[in-house]
Amino acid sequence: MNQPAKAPRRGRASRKPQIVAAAEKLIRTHGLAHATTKAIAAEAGCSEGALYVHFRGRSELLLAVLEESLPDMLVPLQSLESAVGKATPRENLRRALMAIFAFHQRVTPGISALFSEPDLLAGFRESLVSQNKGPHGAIARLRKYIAAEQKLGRVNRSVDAEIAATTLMASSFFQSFVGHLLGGKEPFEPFCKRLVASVLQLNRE
Amino acid sequence: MNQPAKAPRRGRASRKPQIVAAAEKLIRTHGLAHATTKAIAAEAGCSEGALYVHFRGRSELLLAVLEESLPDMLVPLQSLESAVGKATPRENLRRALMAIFAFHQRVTPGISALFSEPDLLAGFRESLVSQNKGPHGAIARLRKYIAAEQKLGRVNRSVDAEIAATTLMASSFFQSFVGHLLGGKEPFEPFCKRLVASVLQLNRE
Amino acid sequence: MNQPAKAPRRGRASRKPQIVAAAEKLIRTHGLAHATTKAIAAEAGCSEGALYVHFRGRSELLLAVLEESLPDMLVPLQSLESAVGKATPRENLRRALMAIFAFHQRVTPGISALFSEPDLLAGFRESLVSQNKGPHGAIARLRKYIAAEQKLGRVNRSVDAEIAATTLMASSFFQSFVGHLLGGKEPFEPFCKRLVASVLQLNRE
Amino acid sequence: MNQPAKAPRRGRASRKPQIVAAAEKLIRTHGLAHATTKAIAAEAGCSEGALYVHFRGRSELLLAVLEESLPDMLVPLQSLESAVGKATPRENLRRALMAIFAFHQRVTPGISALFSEPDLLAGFRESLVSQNKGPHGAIARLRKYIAAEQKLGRVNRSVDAEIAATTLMASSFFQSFVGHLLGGKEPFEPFCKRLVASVLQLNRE
DNA sequence: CATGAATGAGCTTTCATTCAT
DNA sequence: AATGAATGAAAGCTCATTCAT
Repeated sequence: MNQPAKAPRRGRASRKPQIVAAAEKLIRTHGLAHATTKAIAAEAGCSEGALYVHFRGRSELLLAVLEESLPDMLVPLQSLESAVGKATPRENLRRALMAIFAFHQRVTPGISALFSEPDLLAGFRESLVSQNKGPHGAIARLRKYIAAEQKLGRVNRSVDAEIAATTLMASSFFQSFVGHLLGGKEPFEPFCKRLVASVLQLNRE
Repeated sequence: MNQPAKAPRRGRASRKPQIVAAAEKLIRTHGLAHATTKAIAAEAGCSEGALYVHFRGRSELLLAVLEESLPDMLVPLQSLESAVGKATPRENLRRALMAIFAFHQRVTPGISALFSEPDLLAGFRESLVSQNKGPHGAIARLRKYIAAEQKLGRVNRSVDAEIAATTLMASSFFQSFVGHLLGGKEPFEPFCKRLVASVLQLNRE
Repeated sequence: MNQPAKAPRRGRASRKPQIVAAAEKLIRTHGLAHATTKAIAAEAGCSEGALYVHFRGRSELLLAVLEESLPDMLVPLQSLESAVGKATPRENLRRALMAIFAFHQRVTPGISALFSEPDLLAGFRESLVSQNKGPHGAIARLRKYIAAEQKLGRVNRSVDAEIAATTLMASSFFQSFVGHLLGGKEPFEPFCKRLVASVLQLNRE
Repeated sequence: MNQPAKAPRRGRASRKPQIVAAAEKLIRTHGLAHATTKAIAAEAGCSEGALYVHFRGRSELLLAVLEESLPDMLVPLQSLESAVGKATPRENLRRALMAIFAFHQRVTPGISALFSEPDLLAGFRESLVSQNKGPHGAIARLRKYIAAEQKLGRVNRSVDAEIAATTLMASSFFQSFVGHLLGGKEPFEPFCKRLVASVLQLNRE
């Protein structure tokens, strides 16, 4: 009944996932520029030619890697919707922001590296736009949550929800970027707490 | 009268400045990966070999380019110091933030691209650290300004100056990064105004 | 019948032998310094990249060439073993020495040139040592032959077999080296005869 | 009175000797291929351009270095002439051979390396021939010494002086070459003694 | 589907040499 | 005489991609 199917696959399983995983690992550990077809094939344990069975070329493969890591972002934010009115806004936003930061930590180097190859960047941009997967979605979710809590009176009505949401995202990304850039390993949690408090315009403890 | 002439200079005139300028332009317009020695030499109007007269190799040249663009950042923030108590905090911060954003717009692609070549990234990090030129300096300046205005009572004492300063920087960088990533050309000014207002915890107009 | 076919070989046929042959020819005819990757590829009728399919780099290729020419040396000396007691020591040694000289004539330029690149020299030395393939093996064979004939009384017992063997090798190499150096084309045969006679301490004819 | 003169030199002393010394050192320590104009200039403490003031090009400079080291060879052999009849032939030849070996030790790497660059080799050959400075001169001296001692009855008349002389030279060169090739550091003295004894057809001690 | 060989364009770098000062 | 800058050719090597098997 529930044959996986999709393609009438007979015989061996496809190596596509291994290849993508290998490329992802290389980008993360050695940088985009060193994620060459040769290195990817070696890491995946196959021949270079095998890459071209599954992808039209290096760009397509790399874009597949980047796109694959993006969907995860909205998942942890879905819980925000159902969290309206529960626990406290501080706690809810703190949790959300920690998830966002974890995501940023993971994707920052790969996405930043795209700036070295405008062609890849353009391809990535296109796939972001066509699938509506930029940061705006996440920001919108944060904004909606804050606005909802404002309606419930649990967040100060004078807060600019749009700005607050953007600020949260921006701060997470900035901390991640600077951390990767300078090699710092400071924990995000303390900063996160103070940031949420500030954004909600709570007086300092 | 006092001709500059550091040394009595023998031999030919140096093309170092042209080379650096050419590299900077290429990184900005075509991406780090396409800033090849060949392309740089062509853009500078000299032979490839000439690059190695002035730099030990491609990396050193590229790092020189990146470092050269950094000192400019703190310059526009120096006026903040003397602005304490004058005009309005809103206006002062808005101006500062516009300058920061202009800076971010310029350096974001180059610095982001470093993530594709960990060796370059490491070299850049080292020069940042050894010259104390990371974003922390700028954030500190913003924080000091806000704190000073708080002492004068012109900014709400309940504002967390540290978080506020970081938030401003982060938002500027994030807008710049996302702008470059998505190719958006939205003006920063309106966002900047709302952001400053929020950070200063002014009610919405 | 029994096709060699080590492995069921997939993909294209290998050009490794052509490449090695081309390199060998170039070293012999134009000198090690002119045996560039470009020249080797041209001589072999393939692209430069093809060299790197079979060798890690130029050094490895050149070492492979040099190593390949060495094993031949001991072959003609094997007949010495079975020649003990047959024909005459003079004739047996003359034959052996002519073979040694032919070998020296062939390898002298290539091995000598190694002194221009210490890295190559070190690599070659290592392969000589690890495979026990230096001149000592040949000298030992000569010494054993002479000693065996001494036991049979066919060679004067007062001859220092060790020195005699070394002297034969040394003279062959020296004649070869000087010949290549000065471009002389004198035949080795007459010298060879007188040398063997002397070494065996026969009075002059 | 004893102005060095030669050229009407005014002012600074010429750097030619320093340059030659620098090149010689580099050839000896790093190999001919690494004796580049840049390296020589650095070692000599002058600019690359300065080399071309004193030499027409790299080849001329390198040949000057090699030629400079050759005349030394015959010097220690001159004493052989006056040694006829004095001390013992064994001792006289031993001394001469030790001097020859010291010479070979010094020049072997440089001369051998010439085989990597046929042009240099040709130039060197020409200067050897035109100045009559090959190994034949030294061999002739040895031969004459042996022949003279034979006339005095101090060396067995049955010895082939020509072969004996060549054999001594060849053995010295061979030991030097193999030593450099294999990196061995065995002392030459013991071998030298046995060799001389053998050549003079003395029974083993 | 998968391979290993091969490719040709391109890379960074070094070379010996020349030239303006 | 000497310099430091510049050069053009060539070096060794790697790239993404194609192809025969």
